[in-house]
Order: sequence, then C-alpha cells, then structure tokens
Amino acid sequence: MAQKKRTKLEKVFTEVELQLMNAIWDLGECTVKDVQEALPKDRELAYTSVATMMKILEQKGALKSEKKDRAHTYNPLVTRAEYERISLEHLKTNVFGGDPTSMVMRLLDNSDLSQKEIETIRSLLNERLRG
Amino acid sequence: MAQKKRTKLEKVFTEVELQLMNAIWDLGECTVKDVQEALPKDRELAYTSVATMMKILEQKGALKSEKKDRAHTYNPLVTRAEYERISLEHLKTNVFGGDPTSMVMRLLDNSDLSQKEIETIRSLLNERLRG
DNA sequence: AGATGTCTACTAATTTTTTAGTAGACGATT
DNA sequence: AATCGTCTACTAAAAAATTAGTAGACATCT
Repeated sequence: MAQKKRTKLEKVFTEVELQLMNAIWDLGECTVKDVQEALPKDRELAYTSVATMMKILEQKGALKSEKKDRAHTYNPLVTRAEYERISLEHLKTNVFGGDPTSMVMRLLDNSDLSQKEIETIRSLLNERLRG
Repeated sequence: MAQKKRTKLEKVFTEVELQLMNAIWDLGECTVKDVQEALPKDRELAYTSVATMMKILEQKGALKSEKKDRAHTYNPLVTRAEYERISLEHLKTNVFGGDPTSMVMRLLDNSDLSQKEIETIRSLLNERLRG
C-alpha cells in the first residue's frame, strides 16, 4: 500500500504551457501580471493571453487559483520535480523505447557534457548505490 | 574546423510525427503502406493520412523519398540517435534549466529504476570516464 | 485495350493550440 | 458619486496539427 502520490497529468505540456509553468515555478504564488512580466522576451504575450493560458492550465489540473484580494492568485499543483519526472518518463517511453539506460548512454556521448558534469553525475550515482 | 555533422531540425517532433518516425526507424527503408501497417493499434490511421504525414515529414527534412518502382520509398534523414540527442537537448533546455546533472539526478531518484539498471548506468559512466 | 487496384498529389475538414479583444465587475481616487 | 484602472469571464479568430477524401496517374491482369 502506501502508494506514492502521483499527479494524474496525462499529457506533457505544450511549448507555451511549459514556458508559463517555468515562470510560475520560479515565482511560486503569483498573479497573471507576475507571470506576464516574468516571461522571456522571445515570448511576450498580451495580458489576456496569459490569463487565458492560465485558466486552461487550471482546467488541466496544473494550477489552482484562489480569489485573494484584488487579483486571482495562482499556485502550481504540479511541481517542477513532478514534471521533471513526467517528462523524463515521457521521453523514455516515446523516444528511448522504455529503456532508461540508453537514455543515460545518449546523454553521456553527447559531447557537450563537461568533464566536471560527468564527475558530478558519477558522485550522484555512487551515492545512489550506497544509499 | 571539422565540425560534427548536426541536423538542422529545429523543432522536436509532434506526437504523431514521432509515432511515425519510430515506425520508420524500425523499418528502415519503407513505403507508406509499410508504415501504416507498422503503426501501434492505439493509433490507426487511414492510408492517406499516413501519406500526408510522411510528406510533411519530408518537407521538414526528417525523411527523404525516392520514386522507386511502384510506390515511393522513404528513408529517414534524421536518425534515431540524432533525435535522441535532439530531444534530450530539448528537455534539458526547457525543463531542466540547461543542467544535465539535474536531469540524471531526477532520473536516479525516479524509483522505478531497477538496481540492475543503476549498475548498468554506472558501468557506462566508468567507461566514459576512462575512455 | 479495358478493367482493376494501388499510389501520389491536391484539397479539405476537424481539432487543438495559441493569441488576443471586449464587456462588465469592482476597488481606489478624487 | 463619477472616473479610472485593473482584473476576470466570455468570446473569437488565427495558426498549427491531425485526419482523411477525391481525382488522376500508372502498372498489371485478363
């Protein structure tokens, strides 16, 4: 029993959804305005567009909103960590045929990994094996 | 100089595109019919739909076609290995803030990795450090 | 040669995603 | 209280992705 809590989020975020979620994860509790201002300048959106997207994200279960004083306040329901897991899972299933080791393999022979990064990864792995 | 050949493919494949590409990578040189038959049964598509998608994939530079005898013959221009790299890169940039080590970290604390898989990963890593 | 079947090219309809406007609510400001 | 600004809800339109039909080309079979 004691099943670990897992989000139901079936689909992976679309491109814009993800950009909004990244802003929201950085901000924590936030308003539409906060998010709009936090967007990277390669994707400026009208205030109303952001509002629309955030409502959609709420419908999809990624956010929850509260009617605080003036503006609505949004909070992520899906955490970044959860989404990291979900998107890795998605990639593993749909690109790497379900095999996590081949994912790591590909990551490792991707030459733009620095020596230091490889070292860091090895330490993580050793901890994980010990733990 | 001697720059390593990198595909220009800017965007990551959409869901259906990826399902087709997976079939095509498995098949190698193939026709529309081959691909249609190879599709998983949770995504059956009309022959003409497959044909349309394959033309689109060709326009996007993912496939090339030749007019062999009867039917056109398609071959992947983007290999699975390349796409593995591209999609990992994409995930790294857009979900993991550009940090590959946090990607591995998340992969490792994803509890559905078996002990054996972790071992395999460590061997890969050791080889990589030696090599 | 005419019928048959398969394949491509062109077109199109539907659905989903992305973007944004407009109207009205509501608090703050004078 | 009238005005102003900001926020949400509702609507909508444009763009992209998905699915598929129709017509015509062309080989093959009889």
